[in-house]
Amino acid sequence: MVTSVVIHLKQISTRFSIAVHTLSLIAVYPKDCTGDFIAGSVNTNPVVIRRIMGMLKKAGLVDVRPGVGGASLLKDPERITLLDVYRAVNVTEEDRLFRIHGNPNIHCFVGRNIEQALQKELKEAQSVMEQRLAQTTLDQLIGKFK
Amino acid sequence: MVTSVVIHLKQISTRFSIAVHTLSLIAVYPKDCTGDFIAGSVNTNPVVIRRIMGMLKKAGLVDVRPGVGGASLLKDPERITLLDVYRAVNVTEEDRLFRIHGNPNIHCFVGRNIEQALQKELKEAQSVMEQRLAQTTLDQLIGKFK
DNA sequence: ACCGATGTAACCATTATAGTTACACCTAAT
DNA sequence: ATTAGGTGTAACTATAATGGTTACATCGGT
Repeated sequence: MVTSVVIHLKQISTRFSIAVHTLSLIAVYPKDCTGDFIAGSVNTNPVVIRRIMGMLKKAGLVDVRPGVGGASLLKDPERITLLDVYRAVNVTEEDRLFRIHGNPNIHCFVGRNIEQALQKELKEAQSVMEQRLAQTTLDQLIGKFK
Repeated sequence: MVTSVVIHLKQISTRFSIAVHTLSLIAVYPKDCTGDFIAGSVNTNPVVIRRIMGMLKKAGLVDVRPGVGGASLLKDPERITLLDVYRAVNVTEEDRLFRIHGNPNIHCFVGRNIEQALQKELKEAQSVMEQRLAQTTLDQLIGKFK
């Protein structure tokens, strides 16, 4: 009997793309960016934006004016990379993209060796991905808008 | 008031590392690899292994002998890459590692452009990561075991 | 026919996500 | 000083993926 249940991997959260959208908005419309304005462009709830703004603030990317509202960039768009944004909103355990199963059987030749050997490869794969993100700045991204 | 709630990104499933572990076992111990044996080395429930074996089978990487049990590789360890394994077990929507928020406001200059511009960058980042995985074979990985 | 193995359904606890309401607080403008 | 609009954050929700588990049908060599 064949039934097929498609398993979907949990992908990298939309927090990342929403954060990039948010920073692009602030760069393009430096005067108007309240949470509600951003939420209107992203098309989501303002609280979702405020949460992400909190992360961007903590990462030193934006400044949010308390009370009156509105946000501004703390770095030039030429100096903000996609990696900066990715790191700001993707708080992973020890910054690891890949999980590795714990407690393999150390009495087994493979179980005893797999973790360290695989860890090294996966870190490299993660690293090249992040370095590619680091090559694109907010400025370059906005430059592609039509 | 400052409270800090750490948000952990859902990382790439341990299915991947368990699959690599499983294939390594079959390569090293071609005679003994029943689901229970593998589960004993991975240190998990046999059903978890059987599920992953099903994915590896569907990907054409292994053959499982029905009835009597035991698994064997369908390709040489020198010709199985980490990318093959990754693709076999990580069934993501359209193979996309990154999610992008849907339905941005197309009446906004940024909302109208962000998806396409960002998509291109993220695909490239995913691609370099996958190409790095493709550079490591099962054989090379096992060669690092001590 | 038996025995050990596989295939898979079904269920569960845990956790991340993303949306939502609610409300305290802050600042400028009146 | 009061008000209006915006921010910060807690709390709750529905949805979904994960990984473990039990149960059971089926397969195939001995």
